[in-house]
Amino acid sequence: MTVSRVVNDQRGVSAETRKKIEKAIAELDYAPSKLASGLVSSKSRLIGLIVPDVSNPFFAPIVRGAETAARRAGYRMLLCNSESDLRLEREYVADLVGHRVEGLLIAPVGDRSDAHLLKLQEANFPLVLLDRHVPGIECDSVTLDNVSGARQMAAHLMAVGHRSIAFITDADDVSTGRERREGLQQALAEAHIEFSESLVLYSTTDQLGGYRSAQQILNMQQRPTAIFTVNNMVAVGVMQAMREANVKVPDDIALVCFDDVQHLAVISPFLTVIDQPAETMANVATQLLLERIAGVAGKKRRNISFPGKLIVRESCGVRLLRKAQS
Amino acid sequence: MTVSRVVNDQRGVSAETRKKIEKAIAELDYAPSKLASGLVSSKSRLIGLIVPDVSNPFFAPIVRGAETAARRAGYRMLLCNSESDLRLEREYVADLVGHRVEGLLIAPVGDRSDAHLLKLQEANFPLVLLDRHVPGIECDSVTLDNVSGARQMAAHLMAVGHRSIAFITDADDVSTGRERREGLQQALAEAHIEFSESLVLYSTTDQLGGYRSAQQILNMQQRPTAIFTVNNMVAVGVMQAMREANVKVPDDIALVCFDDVQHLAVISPFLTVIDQPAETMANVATQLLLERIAGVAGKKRRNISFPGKLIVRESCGVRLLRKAQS
DNA sequence: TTGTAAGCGTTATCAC
DNA sequence: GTGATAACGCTTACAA
Repeated sequence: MTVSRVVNDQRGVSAETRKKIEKAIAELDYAPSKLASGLVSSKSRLIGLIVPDVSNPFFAPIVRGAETAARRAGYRMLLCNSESDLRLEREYVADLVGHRVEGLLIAPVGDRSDAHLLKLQEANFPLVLLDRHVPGIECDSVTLDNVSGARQMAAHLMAVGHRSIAFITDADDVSTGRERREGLQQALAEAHIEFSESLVLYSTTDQLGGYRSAQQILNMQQRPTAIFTVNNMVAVGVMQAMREANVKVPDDIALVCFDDVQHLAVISPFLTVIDQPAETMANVATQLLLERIAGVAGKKRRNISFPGKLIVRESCGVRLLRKAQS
Repeated sequence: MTVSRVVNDQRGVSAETRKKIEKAIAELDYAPSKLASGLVSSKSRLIGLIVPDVSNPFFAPIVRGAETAARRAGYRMLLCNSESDLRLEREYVADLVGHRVEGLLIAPVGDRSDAHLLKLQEANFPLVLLDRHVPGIECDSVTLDNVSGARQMAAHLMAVGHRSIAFITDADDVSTGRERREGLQQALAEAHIEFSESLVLYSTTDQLGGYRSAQQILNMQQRPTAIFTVNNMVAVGVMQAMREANVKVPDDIALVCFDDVQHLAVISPFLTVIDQPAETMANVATQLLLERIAGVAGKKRRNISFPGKLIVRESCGVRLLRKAQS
């Protein structure tokens, strides 16, 4: 018991005893078991983070931001890669609960994540949604203002002269995809350009999905003059297909997307993008979660939305326009 | 007790009782506590992973590879970002032990990580070194054959006509830096070119470090014709400095580095690099760790070394040479 | 200031 | 086939 007091820096131990105990601790390399202390206190000092893919340049900073914020608060992070697989995600959620994480930060696979998240919500389990909303799940969230981001981007494309814009996105059950498409449609409507459903391509949001979709676009009768992809890796896939088909970006077709990749931009300031403050978003989301865990958050759900930032570079074809004008 | 048997799929429970219990489990959303079971069994089903920076494009796939392998074996991963900070790393190690992780996978900050790793080793704690060796720590490891990788790269640079090669690396207490420098020196020696200590720049191995070192190089009386950096982010920093100084790569100076970034290469096949199979390395390292944990590994330490792969693109100036020759 | 007792939620062991 | 008992290593409450 006295050892416990020393370990937890509680008072009521004589300086002498404390010294003796500290010496023994050092000699024995004694490390108090968080399993045991967690068991009695119901505090594991663990939070869970589930993302579709850590190695994606958008999610990697998310992981970093979350881990840093958690550490500062004395929490460790259990990291899970859902691989955009609903079943895997469900297993992760169940297992994290088994490990008694005190809260969960999740960039869910999509709308159908509601099944497992609903249980948590009903149990009043501390939960924060990151990057994506899930209909029916009413909890704290940190996301991008996707509608306005996409609107901005689409408006830019049109300002540069594009009238026919293809959009490559998720199956329609991911909020980011839906919202970004909504932004595109709004911009189109404002410019009195008809929105054509045939220019929306649904695919997996990875490189392969972008690659395949690009091939479809290349085979279209009426080829669009610009491609707008829902995220970075899809754009990479598009780029790959274009290169193979010897179609030049932006000379032959423009390409823009969501998510900036900083180091990429330094090597080659090429892609015109909507940049998301990923690390900051994760930081904030973790703060929200920690407040929920601490019970200082109140009943109301908090939905924080960050503005996206349009970064104009080469791939949208703005240079071509300028050249043509001069 | 009977519940425990059902949960753990043990026999000795009648079909009827089993059904009843399963029903109750479903109704109550009962999830057995791994804290409690871990306490009694001394198996937390947790492993720790410490890397300098998850968001670095070399380490992100490492995290992914390790997490995937761990999950397949029924383990969860506690992820820690040491930020190349020795003190932080020490805290992480201590804390992970407190959480009773069953093993630790670590890309250590450097040689001075020996202090905290030695304790683990003495306690016979399952430990696998990733990417970097630590003198005095005799445990399983998975690394790149840095000497031969760097030798290959340097040989290539010389084949392309470079005689004066600057090398930007860590402070001399990180094995990767030392080994890569050794490779460079070997290649130089083979080509009977004198190695000049003044062309080795020590810096932090991040973008800022590369940026600053590049500025130093630009100010040299005798400017080298090529820069070889110890990793990707340093190269990015160099690129940034060059761009600002309006020095063209590779026309005015060549630039090569360790670590490929796949998606970057698709957008812009520019950097000549030594590619490391990061995800595979992490996968293998995790296997080694799991074997140690399972106690099926034997006494002998296993040091697995992967060959690096030279990928020749633009930044080394090979095209310039060809053009000059034709 | 120190120490004793009980209990956190599991599982190993043994009794029924 | 089922359940009682003890123990894992801590902390809370209380006693000395």
